[in-house]
Amino acid sequence: MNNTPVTLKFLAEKLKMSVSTVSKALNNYPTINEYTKQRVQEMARDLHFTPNKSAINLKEKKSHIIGIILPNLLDHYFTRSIYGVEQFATQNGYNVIISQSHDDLKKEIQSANMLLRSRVDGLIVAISKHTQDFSHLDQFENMGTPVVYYARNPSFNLSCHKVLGNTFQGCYQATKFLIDRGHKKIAYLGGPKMINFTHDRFNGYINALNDNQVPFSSELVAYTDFDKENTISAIKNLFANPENMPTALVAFKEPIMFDAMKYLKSINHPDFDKIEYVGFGNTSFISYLDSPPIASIEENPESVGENAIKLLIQLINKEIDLHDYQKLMVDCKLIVHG
Amino acid sequence: MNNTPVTLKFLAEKLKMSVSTVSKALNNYPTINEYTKQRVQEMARDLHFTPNKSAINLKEKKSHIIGIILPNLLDHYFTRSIYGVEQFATQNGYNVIISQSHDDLKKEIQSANMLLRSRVDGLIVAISKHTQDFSHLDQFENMGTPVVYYARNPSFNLSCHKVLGNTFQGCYQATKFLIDRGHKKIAYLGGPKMINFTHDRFNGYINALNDNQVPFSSELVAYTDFDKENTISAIKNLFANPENMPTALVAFKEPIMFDAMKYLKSINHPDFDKIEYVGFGNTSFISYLDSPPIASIEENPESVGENAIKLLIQLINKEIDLHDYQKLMVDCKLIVHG
DNA sequence: ACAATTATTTCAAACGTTTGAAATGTTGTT
DNA sequence: AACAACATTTCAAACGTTTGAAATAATTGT
Repeated sequence: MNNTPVTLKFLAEKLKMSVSTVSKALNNYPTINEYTKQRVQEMARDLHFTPNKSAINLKEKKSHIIGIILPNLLDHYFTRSIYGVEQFATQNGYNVIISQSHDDLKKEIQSANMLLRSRVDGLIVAISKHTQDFSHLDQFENMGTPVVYYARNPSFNLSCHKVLGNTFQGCYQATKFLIDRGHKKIAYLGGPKMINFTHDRFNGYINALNDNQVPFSSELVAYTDFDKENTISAIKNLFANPENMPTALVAFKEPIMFDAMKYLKSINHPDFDKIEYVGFGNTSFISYLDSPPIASIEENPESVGENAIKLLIQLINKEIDLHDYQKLMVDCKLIVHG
Repeated sequence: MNNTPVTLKFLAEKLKMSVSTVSKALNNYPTINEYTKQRVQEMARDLHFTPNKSAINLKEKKSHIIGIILPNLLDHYFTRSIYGVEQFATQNGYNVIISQSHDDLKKEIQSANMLLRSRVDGLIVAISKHTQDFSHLDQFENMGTPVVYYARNPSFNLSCHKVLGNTFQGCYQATKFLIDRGHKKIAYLGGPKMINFTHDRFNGYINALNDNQVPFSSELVAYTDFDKENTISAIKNLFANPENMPTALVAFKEPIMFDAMKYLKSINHPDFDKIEYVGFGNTSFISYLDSPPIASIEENPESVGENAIKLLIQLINKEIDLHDYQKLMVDCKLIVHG
């Protein structure tokens, strides 16, 4: 409809005043006459004036945009974490651009470069599985743009800000819970070995065993790369020795736990009903299962996201020095079902 | 580290040439000497020059950004749809800003305004449950920015571009499937009445009944607002009359179907095992249920997203006239389990 | 040696906004 | 009437880029 875009200049011409008066009127400068402000604001409303963010960003050298790079949006962990980020970001006048890497390093680099060009004021990133070189992310700090690593631990990157789930504590607590329920043979089904969390959780598991004088057996530990076949073969190994049958299982992630449960049920494992399961995730679906796990480890992703954005905004506001690297751990909570 | 930002001007000074030469060299203008181009590009690489998108946008009056407004990211329908959008958008040089409305009209308006300020080149929107007035979205078209409504039907808005799931066809197919399996008493559990799809699906249901000479009974239709209590009371109504017991059920959405199934099982409904269920969604979780539904209606959200972005880009490129309103329907697919 | 031609570079304005400094307008005081 | 004191508005530069027109440099033909 409207051909001439409504700019300050356009308003100024209509009102027969200078561009700067219009600008200052809209920004409520005290030096501008009240009546003038009224006229300007009214005209701006009537003509649907919308300030051009590109122009403002250029002038202010600030984009009011926070970038998020994460592996994908199908994982509820990440979408829940965004909830925490978005809420706090919006409250503080920031918009959020989300970019999925699909766990592909190339896409992560692409996303990083596009966010760099967009001059985001800060970046929150959950790195891809394959990120070992950080140069595409270091660019931000080199330009003075703060970066907070979250959800996934960039262990190859020593000096950086991190907000992570306290996965050690989560797994410790779950294992302890099972020990307290009398289990002596607790299996640990880990995720891919290349993910740090796999080891952190294993450490939680083994520390809980040690602290409570439960003997460790390597036969009770197996790993899967999340692939269903792979999970089943891991489970087969865990339940291979009749002398050393697990009575409980701690799983890296609920989906693989469900695969494990389904498999054990399908082969009519004699002790299926007696085995107690705990996994990371706290999926809402659990309530629909006929034999639900005894407990879940809630990772509080919203809180991880919220802590990440809070830290990032402090860094942007220079309340914390860019190189005073922070590390935050967000505790997990054991949810006992039923 | 770097205080002076690396701009074209900075490069130009370093290289002792004019800003325009540098700009043209980087953009590979044919009038620029090959050797000059080399020198410029090398210097740009060495100093990590990153063009400032705000400046470019301002100059070009194009943001290369597509905005998406949707209710939330916890619903897999939407995250799957984003997958389709993102892929095609990136291929065509567009970035995507996603904004959640949380089904709150106020937040939707906020999101719209922020995307308007960002001068997105196009908008894809799944409206909130409460959107009846479209002025916040009409602003885009008034500025010449195309809008594609998708996933949720803006039935109060007559002239607009739409890409929707063919929910009528999906429900028809599911009902027909159950009829073909011999069912005569098929219940329909609908969603909130204020959602259009509830009625479209009901129409699919009833048309399938009529086309196949299965008598309709209003006792076999109930609605829920997705709340668990509400779903249970709907189910109680459906199964209230012993003379008119459903033997199959078509549900608006799998989660409410699971609630229904859980309830029926919990009261030990005598025919629980015989009842056959079909719902919209095709959740991956189904495989973990002990008594899974017989089939699911796959809504192909990726395809809905892909069609939306394709249409939007055609509109942006003016291959389709802004006011030549398009309506696309993406068919559902019945997935029979087991 | 000097136009004519072609290759290459630079100028300058523009995009829409912000903002300190300068200019102008209005009162009040003497 | 002169002018200080304040209120209000305007000027002008800047942010980083693009781009057609103008300027300059290099090459060619005669």
